[in-house]
Amino acid sequence: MNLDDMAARLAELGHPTRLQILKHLMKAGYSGTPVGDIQAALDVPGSTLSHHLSRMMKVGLIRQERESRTLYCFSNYDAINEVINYLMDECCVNDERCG
Amino acid sequence: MNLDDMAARLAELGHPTRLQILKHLMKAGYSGTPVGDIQAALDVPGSTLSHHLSRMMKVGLIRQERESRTLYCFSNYDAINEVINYLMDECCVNDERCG
DNA sequence: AAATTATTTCTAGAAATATAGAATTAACAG
DNA sequence: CTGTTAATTCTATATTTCTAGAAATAATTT
Repeated sequence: MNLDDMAARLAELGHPTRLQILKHLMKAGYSGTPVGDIQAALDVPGSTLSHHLSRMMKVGLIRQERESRTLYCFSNYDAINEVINYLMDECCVNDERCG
Repeated sequence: MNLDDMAARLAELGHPTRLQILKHLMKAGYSGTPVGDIQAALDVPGSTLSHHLSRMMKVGLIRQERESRTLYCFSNYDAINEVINYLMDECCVNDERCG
């Protein structure tokens, strides 16, 4: 995963509503959360929510699964771990002061 | 640290040039890097770089220390750890399926 | 087939961000 | 005080993103 893709993911995390969405889905874990429940929890217009979800989908931060009329959302733990690892790896590799 | 501040930090990380800056500073560790060296490494106009650095400063992602004419930049490890911890904590707390 | 529920796409205006040249400030050297 | 190096601020333009109402689609129920 390259720098541009990482930046894209971080940019999507960098919006209050989307960060709230992610936290909600992180807490929900593998049970997931219907779009409608997210909307109720965050009190945001459907069209706005849909816009944010679509952006998060595009960079792989979340995943969706339809079950009849209800669309369940899940946070993508792998994607989030990739971001975290990317931030931390190579820490201090060019620092002569560090062992 | 609240959600809006976290989102602000993540948004600053979510730009290719700024993410590159951060990676550069992460690698440099406690030795830091002069603004001019960053500019040379990333090949970006001074005014553009300055704009990005100022944004990163504002949310506490980096720190600067002047030494005569040279301005050294450092990544703020605490700030980055706060972001990482924020993303991970409360994971699955509402998931009945998880122990 | 009509109605209902769940969600998305379309649309458009407002706001924020990105970019980089030119002018400016800061710190020092001669 | 003039010149030089290091970096920022000013300015303007281009681009992207945000927001939410209205219209449309999807899946189901009656």
